[in-house]
Amino acid sequence: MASTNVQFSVATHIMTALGDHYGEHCTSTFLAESVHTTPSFVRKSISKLVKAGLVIATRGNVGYCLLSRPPAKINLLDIYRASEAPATFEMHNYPVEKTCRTSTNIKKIMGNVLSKAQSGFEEELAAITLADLVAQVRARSK
Amino acid sequence: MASTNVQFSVATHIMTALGDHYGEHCTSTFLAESVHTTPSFVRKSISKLVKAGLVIATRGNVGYCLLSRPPAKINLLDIYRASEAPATFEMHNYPVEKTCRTSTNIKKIMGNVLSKAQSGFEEELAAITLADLVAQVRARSK
DNA sequence: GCTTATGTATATATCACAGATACATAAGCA
DNA sequence: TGCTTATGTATCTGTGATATATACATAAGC
Repeated sequence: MASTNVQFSVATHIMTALGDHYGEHCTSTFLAESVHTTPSFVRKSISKLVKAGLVIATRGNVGYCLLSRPPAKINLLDIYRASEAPATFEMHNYPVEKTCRTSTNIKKIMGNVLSKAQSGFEEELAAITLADLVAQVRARSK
Repeated sequence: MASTNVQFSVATHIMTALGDHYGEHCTSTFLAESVHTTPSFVRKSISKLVKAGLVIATRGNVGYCLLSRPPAKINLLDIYRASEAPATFEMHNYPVEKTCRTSTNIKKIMGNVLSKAQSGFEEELAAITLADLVAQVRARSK
């Protein structure tokens, strides 16, 4: 499954589990079992969430993770940005053919297009909170 | 530059060049020179545009490409779909941990999230026509 | 049938990614 | 103080998607 970026979905999975257990202490081993992948991969993902200020992790003998604020105050755009997933699409990087005005200008123009499309993507994410996801998990497991 | 998908930006580059030369006959060699990559790669991209009905290509001694309809009647979502670029993000595909309700339900829930975000992305693309891009190219080359 | 275009199949090189390992760091506790 | 057990991180490897290169099939004008 290499080469399809799953950073965002793994980060969201971790955050949802932390949200479902909000107030409790979770270990990275527990989270790795929930995602069902290796602890090293999960820890790398958690590390980004900690750096983004979404998760607090303590170290030492009784280390644990917990959300830094309530699930209702975290949205999916926060998680998306924290996960450092690559941009949805890249402009190609071929040299410019100076005799062609399309070639001369397309990179700048396409850059604007991609940035707009990315904004559309991000607006949808910003509208969904972690609390929404936790509620859905709980509703489905009844 | 492998592993970052540039299908969409290459397809848009080709379409913009065809739009700028709307009414004329363009060869794949000309288009390859504009994009500044290999003819085989460009031809593969054109082939998808032809299958999607956006471009007409004739073969034989005087083969050429042209848009099937005016640039104002083609939007970037048409091109995006034709380029067969992969989805912006994939859900991870790890096994389900049955003892965890987050793990049990996250795939379905996250599927909805990604589909919403994808829609936001696509709506922005649908709002931009090829004629817009051609106009920008012309404005910038003055 | 020669030329020159598009169309496509196949092989190769590269690169980002997940996965694995090893070890550093940190803090509670005996 | 040192043992234990947690997180943090650096590094290497295997894999797969991608762009690229090559070769050849197909098609149509002349």
